[in-house]
Amino acid sequence: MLIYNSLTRKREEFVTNEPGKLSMYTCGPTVYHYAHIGNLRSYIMEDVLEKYFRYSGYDVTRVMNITDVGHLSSDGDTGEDKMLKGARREKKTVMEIAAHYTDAFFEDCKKLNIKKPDVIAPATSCIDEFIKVIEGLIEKGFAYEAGGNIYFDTSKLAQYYVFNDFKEEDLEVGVREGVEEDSNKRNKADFVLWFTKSKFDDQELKWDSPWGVGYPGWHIECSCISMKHLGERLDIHCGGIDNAFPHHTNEIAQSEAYVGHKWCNYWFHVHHLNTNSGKMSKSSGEFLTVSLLESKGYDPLAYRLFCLQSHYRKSLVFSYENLDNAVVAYNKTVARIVSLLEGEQGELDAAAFDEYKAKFCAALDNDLNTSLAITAVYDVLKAKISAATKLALIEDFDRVLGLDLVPAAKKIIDEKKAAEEAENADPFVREIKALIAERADAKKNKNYARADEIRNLLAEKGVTLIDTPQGTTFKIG
RNA sequence: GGCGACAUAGCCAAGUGGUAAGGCAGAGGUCUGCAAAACCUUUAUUCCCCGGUUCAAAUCCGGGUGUCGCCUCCA
Repeated sequence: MLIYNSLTRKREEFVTNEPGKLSMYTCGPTVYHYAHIGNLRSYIMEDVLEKYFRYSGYDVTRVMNITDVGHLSSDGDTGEDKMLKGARREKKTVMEIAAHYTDAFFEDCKKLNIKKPDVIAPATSCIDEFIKVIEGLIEKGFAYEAGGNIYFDTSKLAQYYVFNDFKEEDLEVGVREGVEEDSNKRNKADFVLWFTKSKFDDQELKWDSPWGVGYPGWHIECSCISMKHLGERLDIHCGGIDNAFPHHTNEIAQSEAYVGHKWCNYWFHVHHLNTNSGKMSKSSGEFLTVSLLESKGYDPLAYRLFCLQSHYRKSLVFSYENLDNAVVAYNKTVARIVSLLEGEQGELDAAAFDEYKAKFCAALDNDLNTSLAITAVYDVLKAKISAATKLALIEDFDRVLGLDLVPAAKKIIDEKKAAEEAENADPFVREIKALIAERADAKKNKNYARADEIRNLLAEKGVTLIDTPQGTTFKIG
């Protein structure tokens, strides 16, 4: 499998440290608010990656952190903890906020068919590990104390900027509003590992440490949680492109300084979901959630298809027009599967199965080309092969795509059956059926005026008639 | 200002040196008394621009332009 590695900025053959085994780490959410569909784009694409690894036979262990402490809205001592800010906004405790939004996050993931990672670790569950690693970094001379806080010294590294060719003097500090420079730092790029001196005295979550009572910096948590559960050598680390710098850059700095060798081989960065006005963000612009889409009648899996039709390394513009496009494509695909299930299945053709499966794999082997993998589904549906073969292929592909295509089709069939049974017990439906019979007679006698009159009468009652070669069916509502 | 990614039809999008997949929308058709649905057919002489390499370039190289992102809140 070829995969683009942000570290080398090239597509590379993917090889794990240990044959057959694969360790995967994902930066999880900061649980101070609902995830928006842009956040979830990353998790959808990472989910497809994970599922494809498993599909390809790897024994995958995937770890995700939950940031419930230490993520400041700014650098140094000037920023407020995002969790605390969330708690204040909703007049709840930090722990209540964390629990609520963690649940909400996994609820959204479930709706989008995003598998739960094997290990989910809240930052607050790993304080001892953070302290241990920070102590190690101080011992090795990579960290220093200043103004009560512990900082990582980026000047001690041969190469700090790994994802971008930044030059320290070209970086603009305070490029954003409200960000002030921390005067305790020895170097511009240094970052905090442990805070003890916070101007926010009401910080709810504090722990004792060798440097005084305080709380951890944001970056240290991912390094520690990853090493705790996946060891000193990680195969692949995932996250949104905006985290490449500084978050992932800092993770590499800490981890490699601590273990003394290369830490993670592949970096998988998902690009942003944008609106017409720029990237979707929690702090500005439109904020679309899964629940909001559902309230507008969208199936979350249609959003999943919307994401899969694009490539993870391209920014994707969200618009309802584009989402509608995905909805139609999704419904049409499911409808085709319904007719496969209802028709003659035939024999499974193993040679054809292998041929189409090879196409599907070739697409995903090429830097996770999900758009082409979706095309492989359409190709199967159009192919001149038995329904049994088509269904087997689609079920097989869906282990990776996670679109629930066959279950959705089966659900439609079940609903159709249940509706039919319920309808037959319903006097309204009996009335409709009587009118349909009358209309059929009218049509036979070429009394189209009466036929249209009946159709209009039913339309007023919210009933749509659909003429088919097998007779007339109807839809209520 | 520095760094990075991207640019293909009305929209989404594949394509990684051999003559432009696929999806949505549109158009035409089949079926219908008409309609809806379904099905079939069709839709880029050209891939942001200008040079270069090559028998051959959307693909490689050089130079522009544009969009988005990052440069201490973000997935």
